[in-house]
Amino acid sequence: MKTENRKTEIVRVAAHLFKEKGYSAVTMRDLAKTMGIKAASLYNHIESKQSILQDIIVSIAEEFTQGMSSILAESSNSIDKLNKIISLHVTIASKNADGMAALNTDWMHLEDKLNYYLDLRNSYEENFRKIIQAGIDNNEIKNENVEVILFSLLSTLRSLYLWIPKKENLNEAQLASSLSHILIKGINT
Amino acid sequence: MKTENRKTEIVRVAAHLFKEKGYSAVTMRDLAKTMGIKAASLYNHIESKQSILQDIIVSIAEEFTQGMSSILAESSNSIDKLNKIISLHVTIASKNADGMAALNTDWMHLEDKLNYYLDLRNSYEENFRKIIQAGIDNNEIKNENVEVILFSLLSTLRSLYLWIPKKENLNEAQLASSLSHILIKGINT
DNA sequence: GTCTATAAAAAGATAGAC
DNA sequence: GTCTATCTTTTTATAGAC
Repeated sequence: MKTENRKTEIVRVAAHLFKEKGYSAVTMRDLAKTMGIKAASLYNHIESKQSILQDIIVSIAEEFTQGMSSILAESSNSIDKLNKIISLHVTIASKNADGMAALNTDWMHLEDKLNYYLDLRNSYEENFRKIIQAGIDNNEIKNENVEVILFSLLSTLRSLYLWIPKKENLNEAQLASSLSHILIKGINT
Repeated sequence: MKTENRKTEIVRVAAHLFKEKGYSAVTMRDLAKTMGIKAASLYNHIESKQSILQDIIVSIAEEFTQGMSSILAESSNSIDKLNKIISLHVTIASKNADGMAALNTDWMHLEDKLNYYLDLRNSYEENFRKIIQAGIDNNEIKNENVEVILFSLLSTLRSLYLWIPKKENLNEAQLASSLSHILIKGINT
């Protein structure tokens, strides 16, 4: 469409506002004001507030799904797979911290696409869990509770969006490397 | 006051709703319906919607501040202190998962108490950072980037509220112990 | 593509009866 | 302590002029 660029801009600005206050607390007037136009004018480019949220969340969720798919297709060992998952999260959170915020904190406000998002998320977590379990089975990973390991890793990776924008002096490769050491090898001397 | 018990109940139910949809998306009518009364009746017990959020967040933030204070007062080594911080988070998240959700995701909707909350949070993080740095200085903790270690630990601990309610078969002591092993000693064999 | 005007619904909160 | 009724403001979204 002709208005695709303007629409992309609206979605990007909306994601930024959603990160600051959350989807429900951001009004179409807030968004319009930031864009420098009136609220009614937004509707020439987007269908609804809800459609903006869908655009943001679904595109990132699919990006994670595709990333996991690539990782699974490779024949590397479990620790290699975990390192690739860490890099995947660092890359996506670096590129789109605002969108990651919406995915993490506003997914429950999805309407039509809620079940689709939940399916993608459950699949992702299940694949992650299997990688950890395989690592335990072949003695690459300590025999701790799988759910606690999964929770611990995912919590850190899912929070990257909060933290990456504040630490711009660390590049993606350095951050992924540092995270890999800390998450996998621990912090104890 | 005579209505203190009813007020406590309202705050508790509100925290539960806030966890599901966030502060902004929960209406006074939603809250009233869950309580089995009309919205207007709520105002006989609470001052405003905002005062409910304040009650939830400030009490937990002060609990963390007090817990950190106790930990600092002890003369244990850095790893001991980290383990006590882990237990502190497990205890509070187990006791009040709903309130932890509000503290983590709705603090930005605080009005009068926003700066007070931010001061407590900054203090907490600064104390946490100093414990990690001291551990690095005396060779208890690996010489990795302090900010990445702090971020990684805090991300996991702050997300406990999402996860604890789903895993009721793990008691607090077991969870704290398992988390301690994973976060401090890593998962690599 | 943006505007003004406005519709229709939903929000937080209060007044006063019971 | 809860109700009905209502006020005031705010919200998403549409219609139609420019």
